[in-house]
Amino acid sequence: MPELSKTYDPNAVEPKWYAHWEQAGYFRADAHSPKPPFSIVIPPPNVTGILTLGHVLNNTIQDILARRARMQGFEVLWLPGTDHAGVGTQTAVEKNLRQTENKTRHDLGREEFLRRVVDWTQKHGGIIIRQLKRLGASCDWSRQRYTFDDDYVRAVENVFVDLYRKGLVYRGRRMINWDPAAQTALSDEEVIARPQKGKLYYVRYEIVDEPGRFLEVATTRPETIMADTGVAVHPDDPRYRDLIGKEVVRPLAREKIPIVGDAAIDPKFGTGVLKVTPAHDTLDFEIGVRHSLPVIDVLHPDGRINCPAVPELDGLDRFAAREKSAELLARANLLAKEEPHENNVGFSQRSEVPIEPRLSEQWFLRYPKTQEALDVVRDHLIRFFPRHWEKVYGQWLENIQDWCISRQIWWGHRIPAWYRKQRSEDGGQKSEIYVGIEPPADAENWEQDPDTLDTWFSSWLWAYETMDEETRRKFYPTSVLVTGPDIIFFWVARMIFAGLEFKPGKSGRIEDNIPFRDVFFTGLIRDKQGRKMSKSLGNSPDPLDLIAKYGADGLRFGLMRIAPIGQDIAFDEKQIEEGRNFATKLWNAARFRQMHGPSEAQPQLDSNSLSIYSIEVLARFNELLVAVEDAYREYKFNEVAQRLYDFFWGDYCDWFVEAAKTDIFSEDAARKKSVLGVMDVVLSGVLRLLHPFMPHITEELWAVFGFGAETIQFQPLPKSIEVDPSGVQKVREVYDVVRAGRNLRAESRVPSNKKVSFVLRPSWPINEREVPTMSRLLNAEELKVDSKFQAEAGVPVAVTPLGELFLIIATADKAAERDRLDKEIARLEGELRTVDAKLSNSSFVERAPAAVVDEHRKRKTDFSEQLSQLRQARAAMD
RNA sequence: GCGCGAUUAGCUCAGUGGUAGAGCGCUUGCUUCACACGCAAGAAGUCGCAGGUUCGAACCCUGCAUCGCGCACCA
Repeated sequence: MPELSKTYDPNAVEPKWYAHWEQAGYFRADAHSPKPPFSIVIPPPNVTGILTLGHVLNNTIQDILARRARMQGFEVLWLPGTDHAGVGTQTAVEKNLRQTENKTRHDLGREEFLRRVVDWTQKHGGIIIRQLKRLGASCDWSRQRYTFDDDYVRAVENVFVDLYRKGLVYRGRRMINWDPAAQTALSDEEVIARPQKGKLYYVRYEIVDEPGRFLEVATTRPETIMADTGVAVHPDDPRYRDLIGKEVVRPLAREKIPIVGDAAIDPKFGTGVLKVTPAHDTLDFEIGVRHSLPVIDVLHPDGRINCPAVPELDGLDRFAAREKSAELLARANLLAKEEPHENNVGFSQRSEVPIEPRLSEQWFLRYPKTQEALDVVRDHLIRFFPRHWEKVYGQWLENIQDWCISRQIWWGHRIPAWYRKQRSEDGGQKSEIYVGIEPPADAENWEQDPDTLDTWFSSWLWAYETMDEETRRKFYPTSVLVTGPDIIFFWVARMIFAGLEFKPGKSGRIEDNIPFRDVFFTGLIRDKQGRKMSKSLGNSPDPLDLIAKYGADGLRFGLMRIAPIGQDIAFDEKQIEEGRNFATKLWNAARFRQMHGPSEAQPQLDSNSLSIYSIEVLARFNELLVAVEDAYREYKFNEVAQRLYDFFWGDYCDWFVEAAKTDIFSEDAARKKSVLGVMDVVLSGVLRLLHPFMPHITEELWAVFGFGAETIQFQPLPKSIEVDPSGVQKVREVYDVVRAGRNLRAESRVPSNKKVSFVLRPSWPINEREVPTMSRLLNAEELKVDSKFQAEAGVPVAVTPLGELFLIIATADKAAERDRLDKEIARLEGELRTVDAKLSNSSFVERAPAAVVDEHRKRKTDFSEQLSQLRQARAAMD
């Protein structure tokens, strides 16, 4: 058996084992296995992404579930892969192009640009995969997929065509969210509202029939006045009712425009008059439709003003134009006033610029199976953890709008639609459309749609398009999805639609076609100040640095111990340090065991020869197993980690091992053998319980100890060990004596390195056999048991379950001891009063559960007894 | 405006009706033959506020406050 080195070096141990596992093929999923299936698909990270703490959290959880399932005898598929991340990747390449060659994608042309993107993904792709491996992720890498794999691309196109034929995908001219920076349409979900401090401009529109009379209009966007094609008031507003049907003069690009009455107007906002700009506002567009107002677009796609009629504004950026138009209006005496105003502005999630509502021709999806999607979650065919996300999901579904799926970017799945080339000038939107995987037969007369599909339009198939037929039969629906709540709409909900609509399961039944049975939503990792992790703040530590410092196991364990279900996590490196410390503790405890001889490969226990300490630690171990099992059932990983930590560090190391040293160092070979056997049983069990959290160190120690088979990965989880519970109470009494004695020592200011003597005056006969252990735990020179002991006044004393414990020191400080006793007596008197009050409350005695009442009675007896003993000791001092 | 979550020790958080807990930090003492990434002891909390239910509330109910998130509105 190899000697363990004095310190644990994760950086040497971890990569070694990972390479071994991969090479041995332990992570491969067998679709023909007779074992029951357990499957997870990874939320695919961006192909060019790098590992963040969010990934660490998310993938550690998946790895824990996968590894535990393997130990429970499941055939496990953890299916990895990456996402092409349309807008993100294209933006990165464009930025690089600008910096290195000072070119735009248009300079290169579509074909060349796409070649560059592929180069980029090949150069930067795979980094995150290597990082996941360093973390210990037990994915089946032989099945690694990419949303741009040929067959995956084909599947996405097929789905588009299929939905088009069903009439669910359609092309339409509608208001969409336009990102002027990325120059593409976005879905509603990609727009985030942010409060912005701005101004409300009160602009005067002159009434045509009544020169000199003006209507005041409050607007935040004077730069779009040129696109006004009407003004609107509430039809019942007495101030303006008489004006409906008349006209006003648009103050910029002067024209006559009508005054209309529309119930959507809030008379209380501003002046109660709205300028109607159908091209640049959703509500205005609707009003425009109701009143047949024309649409005038005054914005270029990049956000600059497009209005040659007003040369001062034409070509200006929209924000500069806002200032400028206010200036123009003021100069013409058409600006009544400006007020500071805060409103919510929609920002593009990706490019961080305000979006423009814009009328545009795009592809849309009418979501399929929305009612079923609601039902499967409401009826818990799919279970959400934590549950409260069900409500968020339900709310979204009830207000669901069609999904704008086309993007004006090049990097993505090209939309499989063709338009017949226009020969004549009749042009317009009425051109003929062909939708299909293959180009139309007379391809030369057709042009393919230049747009690509929203990345999520490929991700929504991820749960099953990553699997072939045979894999799907075994592993679909997947067991659990682990993801962040920030993509509940983007991804989780849409995967549910896809599963229900395309029915990839082995039968047509709903339960065979949902994409997953459980969804576990992780929390978000924030920094110590509670801020989101972000590149710009520089508050996001590099997980690889953390791994280098603390080991992958330390990082995993440290993070899991502080990740409560459904709560955001305030990250603090200290917590990772604790994870590392725990790994070291495990290592040293193992080293200690190893110093006393080889372990049995299959440790056996002789239940007749167990010491009471062994019984106690085994009883605690049994409690641990139950607690861990319960916590897993609810996905409470922090609780599993905490329980393992408490048991191992506290119950096992601090108490059991210290107590066991009496037997380990004794001459009695049988007792030594018995206690070492218990250590082996507990260590082997703890290693297996910890393996999902700390795969590397547990595998290393498993090998060192030579427990069972070659790898720990497929070992069954430990089972509880039956023990005679009577030993447990005895040990708790012994430990209480020890705690009391240690406390006496410290209170009496005896330095830790000084040996002292104790005398125990037992309340009843005690088992002499436990004296050496008590003495050891007290770090005592001697522990005498003397039922006739008469203490001198002033000798420090504590009342314990086994009797009075005296601390024998040369010169006891009488005054200090008197104070100490007084304080202790006062404390006990308080406790006793509380218990007494309860027990004299007849309602309590009659209505509380019997066990609770009994507990109070027992405490009363104990307190009274302790009090009388302490009072005696105190009296002896006067 | 609607909904969701949070509020417990200096910090980060456990704690679903019966004696307020852990880790870190802090104080004190220790290089005691596995571990100083350690051992032992200790101080520290009106459980956000106000009502209510109950024999009994950190926990259940109602309202309020503060912080965060989502949705809607946003001229």
